[in-house]
Amino acid sequence: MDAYDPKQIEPKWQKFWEDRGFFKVKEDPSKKKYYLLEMLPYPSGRIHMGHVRNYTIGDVACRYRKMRGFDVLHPMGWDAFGLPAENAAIKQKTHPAKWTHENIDTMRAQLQSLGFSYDWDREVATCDPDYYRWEQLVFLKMFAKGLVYRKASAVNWCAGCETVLANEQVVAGKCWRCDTPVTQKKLEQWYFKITDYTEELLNDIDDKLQGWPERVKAMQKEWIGKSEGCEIDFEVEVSKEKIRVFTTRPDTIFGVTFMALACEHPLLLKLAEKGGCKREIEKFIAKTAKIERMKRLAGEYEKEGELTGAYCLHPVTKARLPIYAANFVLMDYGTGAIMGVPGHDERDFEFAKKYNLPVKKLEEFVEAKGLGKKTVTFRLKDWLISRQRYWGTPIPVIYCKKCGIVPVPEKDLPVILPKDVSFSGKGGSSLAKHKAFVETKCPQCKAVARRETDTMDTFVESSWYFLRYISPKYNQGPVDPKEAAYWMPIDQYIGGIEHAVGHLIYCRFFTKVLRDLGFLKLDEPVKNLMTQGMVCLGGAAMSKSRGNIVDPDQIIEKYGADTARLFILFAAPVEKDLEWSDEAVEGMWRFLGRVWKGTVDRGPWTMDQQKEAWKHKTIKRVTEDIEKFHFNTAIAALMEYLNSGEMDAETMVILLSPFAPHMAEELWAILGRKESVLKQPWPQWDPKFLENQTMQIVVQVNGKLRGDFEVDAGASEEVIKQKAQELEKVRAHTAGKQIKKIIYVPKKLVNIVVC
RNA sequence: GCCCAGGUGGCGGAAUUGGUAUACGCGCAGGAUUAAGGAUCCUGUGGGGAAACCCUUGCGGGUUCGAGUCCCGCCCUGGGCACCA
Repeated sequence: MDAYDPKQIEPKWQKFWEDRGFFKVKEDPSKKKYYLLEMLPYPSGRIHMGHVRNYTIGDVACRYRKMRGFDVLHPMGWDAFGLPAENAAIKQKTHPAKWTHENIDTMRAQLQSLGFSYDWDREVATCDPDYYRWEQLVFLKMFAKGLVYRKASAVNWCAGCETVLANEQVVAGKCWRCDTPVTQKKLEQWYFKITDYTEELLNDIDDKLQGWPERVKAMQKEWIGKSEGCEIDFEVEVSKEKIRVFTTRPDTIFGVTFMALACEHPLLLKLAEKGGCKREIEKFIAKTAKIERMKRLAGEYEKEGELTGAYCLHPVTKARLPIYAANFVLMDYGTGAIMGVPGHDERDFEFAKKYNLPVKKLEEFVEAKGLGKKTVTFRLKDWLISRQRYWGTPIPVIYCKKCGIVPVPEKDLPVILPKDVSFSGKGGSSLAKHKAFVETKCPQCKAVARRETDTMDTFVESSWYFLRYISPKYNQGPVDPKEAAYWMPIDQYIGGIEHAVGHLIYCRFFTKVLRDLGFLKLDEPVKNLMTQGMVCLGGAAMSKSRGNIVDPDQIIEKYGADTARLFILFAAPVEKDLEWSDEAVEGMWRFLGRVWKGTVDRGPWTMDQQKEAWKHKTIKRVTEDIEKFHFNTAIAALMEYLNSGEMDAETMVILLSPFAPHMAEELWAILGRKESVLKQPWPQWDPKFLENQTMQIVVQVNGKLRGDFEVDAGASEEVIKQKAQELEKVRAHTAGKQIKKIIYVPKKLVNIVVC
């Protein structure tokens, strides 16, 4: 027989699956539906090992579910808008669309060469007008419902990308894409009112996300950052104006010795003027805005304040409290003003005691006296979605001098992103310089008007793409409601942990919005979530900039897709980081070679008790491990099966097929089977073969291992205890000692306790 | 600072309703094959010891006949949040 040659067999079976439409999926009410989804890639150029890992995990789950008789929807698409396409356009003098589509073609071919089981008829690219027109429609519906608004405020600005960023895109004070330190800029921008959904987003974490990792749920709760407290008014001396502070500890009110305001606080300058310290405060504001911002974001930061010269009165004691401007008080959290309680717990506690006020009652006391009221503050802020970039979904809005902000009428959708733009690199969005796009008529008064030239954050596209796969050609809305009712929710979602608070909150938000807009009848999009670890080399995540990349194509070229898939599953548990090892890849190659040889060269074959026992034990282990995503131990079980010398080739090939599908198909054919191995039902194990005729009993003396013996499965406790004591080594340790007691763990162990 | 996850051979990792620690793979050593190398196959492989045995799951206590697993106290690593009032 020929040696194992993946180069020959892999393309052959990929074509076989393709020609027969094996992965095309339709609604099939005779089966149970299973929506399996992996996070879609950004078409950056080539597939990297992180993709291979993510999609191999998904592919095993898909093939397994199909063999278990599920109707599996397993689609793939492209998160195709984004800044790298524009940067490439500038650098390589090409067009973002061309660059993107070429990358998609390359990466699609790479995914196909790995044998992944996608229904390519449902492929979606988010830069396609047929895709983003529905996003624009959703935008308009959200606008009509008040879920989209425009607001001027200090926003995160990345000078490298020349655009604003959402809070979720600022990581440790730096831009998530290019690492440029983020600065603040005052701009008028578009926002999605995600804060309308804060309570629901928070409550559903515990109520409806039982299939999510605790880690992700904890991260989302922290991100939403609910904190309950009290708002209390402090009267300003002389002017009778009131300053409202937020505190989570109203019980510390008697410890207040000063008040501090954020530099952006609207009353600050007025107070400073009154206090005669206007110049000092202005200087302080300028200093804080300029230098401190950078330090603040970097985490190195010194607490500083400046007296306004003004005073406020303690609401209970009427004591005079100095008002400061302070650089650590944030305008966008609470009320932008705090009450200073330097002594915090102990002193406050004593103070309260002195005035005979029970600590627990202070909150009620504050409320009853009308000094303040209970409030809830969240960390989560509205989602800033406008981007000053060309390669994104145009925001469907027109500015008219007379009518103001006018939404584009639905019948005029899509607002198409023009292709004929020039890319200079600097000086703002290319779209804003496109006259024919910018100049338009007001849909209401027909006067000359200007189109919005900002585009949407690319995270908007990925917030609902999973719905488009369901009915990719549907032309009455983003998703066919009937099909959505059948396929949603996503039964299993697989992707990187880095999306825990960005994408995975946004897509939950969008689902709720689409529900409230009448597109869906669903509260949560994802039933079960699996987050896989990173692929590392030399202890650090593989990345182009670090130069520690292993190219998947090289591995496929040298060993084939099956070896690559097997290695990436075997090397580490799926949720942990994986360290790349060329030697371990060799090990997988050897394993597959031995499976090949063992199957192809197998001699006359008859099952016996021993072989049945191995077979059923292996089916059980592999099945249970796949269900739990314990692919590394599932593969180990297959290795042990091979090593046992009791391997039944048919069973081996079927169990191996989700992991190494090409080899499995080839071997299945060599074994003389006509149908594809994918059409085989997943085997069941029969417990009756798992029961051994004999059992091994381990013997301990005082908890230390002293021997073992084989005994008939039906042996009685007395016989076993007797046999245990007769073992030579056991006698050596019990001789001359008194046996206190003998513990028997059925079918496993005897422990003889002596003095 | 607060919260979460983890710490097991030379390495990746198995095993937790408490019951044979180190499965499986890599690496290493010896052997077979080969003119030789590579590839492949076989055997061995936690540490100490001639052996009997003893020691070993980050460290220190505890519970138990028996602890990688449970309890208490520490140390370290990774991740998340953070001048959030």
